[in-house]
Amino acid sequence: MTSGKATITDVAAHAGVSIKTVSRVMNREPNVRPETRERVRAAASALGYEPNPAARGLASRRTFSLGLLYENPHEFSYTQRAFEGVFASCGRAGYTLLLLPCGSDGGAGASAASAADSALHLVTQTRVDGVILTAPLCDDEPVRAALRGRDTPTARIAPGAPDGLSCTVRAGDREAARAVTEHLLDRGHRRVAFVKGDPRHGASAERLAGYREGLAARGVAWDEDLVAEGLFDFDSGRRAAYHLLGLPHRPTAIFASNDDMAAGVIAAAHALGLAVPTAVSVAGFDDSPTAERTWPALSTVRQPVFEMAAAVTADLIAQLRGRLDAPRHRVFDCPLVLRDSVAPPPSAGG
Amino acid sequence: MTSGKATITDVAAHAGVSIKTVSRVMNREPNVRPETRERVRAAASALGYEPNPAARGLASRRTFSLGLLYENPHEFSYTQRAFEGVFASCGRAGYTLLLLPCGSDGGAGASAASAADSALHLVTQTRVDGVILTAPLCDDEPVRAALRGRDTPTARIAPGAPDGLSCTVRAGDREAARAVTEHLLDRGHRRVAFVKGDPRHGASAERLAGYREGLAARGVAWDEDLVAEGLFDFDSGRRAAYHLLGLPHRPTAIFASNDDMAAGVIAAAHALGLAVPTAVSVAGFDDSPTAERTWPALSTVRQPVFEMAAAVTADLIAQLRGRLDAPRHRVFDCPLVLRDSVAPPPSAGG
DNA sequence: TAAGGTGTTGATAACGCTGTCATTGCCGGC
DNA sequence: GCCGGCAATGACAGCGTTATCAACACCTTA
Repeated sequence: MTSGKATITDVAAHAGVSIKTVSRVMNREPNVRPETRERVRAAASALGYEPNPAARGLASRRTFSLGLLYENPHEFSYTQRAFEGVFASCGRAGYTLLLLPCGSDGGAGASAASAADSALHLVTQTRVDGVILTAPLCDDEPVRAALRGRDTPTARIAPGAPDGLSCTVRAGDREAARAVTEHLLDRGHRRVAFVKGDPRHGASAERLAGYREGLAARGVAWDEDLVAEGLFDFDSGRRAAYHLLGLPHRPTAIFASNDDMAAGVIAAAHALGLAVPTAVSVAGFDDSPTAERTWPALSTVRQPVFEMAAAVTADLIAQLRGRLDAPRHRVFDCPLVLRDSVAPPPSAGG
Repeated sequence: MTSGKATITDVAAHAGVSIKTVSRVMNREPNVRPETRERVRAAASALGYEPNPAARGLASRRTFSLGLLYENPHEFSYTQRAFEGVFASCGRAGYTLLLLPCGSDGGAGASAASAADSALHLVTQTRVDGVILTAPLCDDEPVRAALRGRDTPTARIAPGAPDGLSCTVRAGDREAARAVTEHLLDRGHRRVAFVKGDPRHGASAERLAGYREGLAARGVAWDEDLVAEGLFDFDSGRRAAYHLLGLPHRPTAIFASNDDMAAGVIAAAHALGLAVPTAVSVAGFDDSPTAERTWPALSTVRQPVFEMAAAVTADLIAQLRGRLDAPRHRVFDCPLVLRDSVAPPPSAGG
């Protein structure tokens, strides 16, 4: 264990082979006699040899690292759960991960730079082998153009639409939103409001569509007044709820299309003196940690974000290794998670 | 803008200088005639030249990247706020950031590997120039030994104790905890309970000490029965609250030493039918997003995590550049943030 | 005028690995 | 016994930078 300044040459000398053979062993290439392989392994570990990634990168024109672009999110936990999933797959495959915050809200590092500049920086400055894009960046045309221009393989988490080039993963947003809506309807609600998500996210439209489908399936008429704008953050949820609950004939249930907005809805209801769920029922989407911290705990839908991120990252790596002919598009089911924020509507009517 | 395959040799030829001169210009070294410098700059941008980081790393034995180790946190937002701060400083200095989740809870990538192994991996496999350690990893002896063994400069966020080697940053936990305690006492409470944090975090002991100081300052006797164990997560806060609120002579206020546990306390109070803050007051610590999502919104203490992380990262980079003689130790003040979870105790007594 | 800086530039050798291609040894088939 | 073919190995040339040191021009100063 001579602490890590040994080079491949030292190992080769120690094992009595050429450096090329050491290289073969270190890279698990075929056509090395098991006995030789073992001798090299022993020499390497005796000397505490660690391949130098810079030299490797220079010679092989690869970096064995991926980049992940994200926007400073309102709903922190979604992004971080995605990180963990991406890390898991990177770790398994021996890849390293570079994170790059970027985007409009300017809270973070890349402040002034546009998202596209950040993407370009990631590719040129650090030469990652591939890039993972989270929503809504995965639908940002300048970003994608920058990446295409450098022929950087890309994976996209929760994109608006697949593109035939990049691996994608998304949740079954429409089906899940429909299930939530039907659940609310089946508990007896007839005036079920909906709070939309950030329009830049492809998922927002899908969830809205699911809501419509749910209404239709139960024969409840669509009422445009019961649909409020939102941006996936707590404040927009609260604002939407103040609006909806101030309506002359107010809804008895509000389906906010993510948990953070649902938390805002609950806060607004409390502030207005409306008990949840006895006066108003509330449902969310994501099953984020927030869902357990509200009072009452949120009925919501579980997005398996970790698994989704891990899967699409594994796909990207497979693609980098040439083991994937066509891009893969995965869709994950989102089961209902029933907690305490939904009850039948007040019998006496609004 | 010939898309990025130009090398330093191309630029040199185009500008009519040697590659060394191009290197000087790209690295902002002195002793280049302004006119030459300008000519090189023009050639570089005409060719769309981007230095190859692998070649740079190989020749200079530096990577211009830092590593950040963290444990999969209960309180997601603290970690992510820290990320953002670290990114901000890295971006400014032209450094790249590698994140590496590790640790006990096994949710993430490094699963089986110990934290020390992860640290070693970070240093040997990717050859980062420096490492940032978040609590509680920054007090993990195996991790630190691994890093010392490789002479990797280190920065520590919220360590138990400074060590004279690494730059550190921490919050004024003791003073802030004392201020919260005094605030509760000044509102008339006499039975103020405390929920401890994860003992592996240095901050936990400090906050407890601040609580004791606050009691002493107001002449209230220390009562061991009013101190409950916790681990900084929602569940442990809830458990602690069930215990404390089940006491024969129960507290009228509970100070949980972070927001996530405070959210658990509120949930427990609700479940027990005790209104917050009229029956029990609750205070937290951190001012995380959770603090605004509970009902009622939490009175807490603001930790400027972003600024703290950015500052210590800048210090680490200064150290890497040899611009820092002795390690710097920063302490940040944490102002009280008063919301709606604290009120005077019920007048009729417990 | 010669000697001694000082600022500017370039030639060339690393840096530690991988890729390419040549070489060797051994096998089976005719 | 000779040859083609394949497995196993090695020699060597890069990969695109930075570092070292030498070279040169020019300006002071004695």
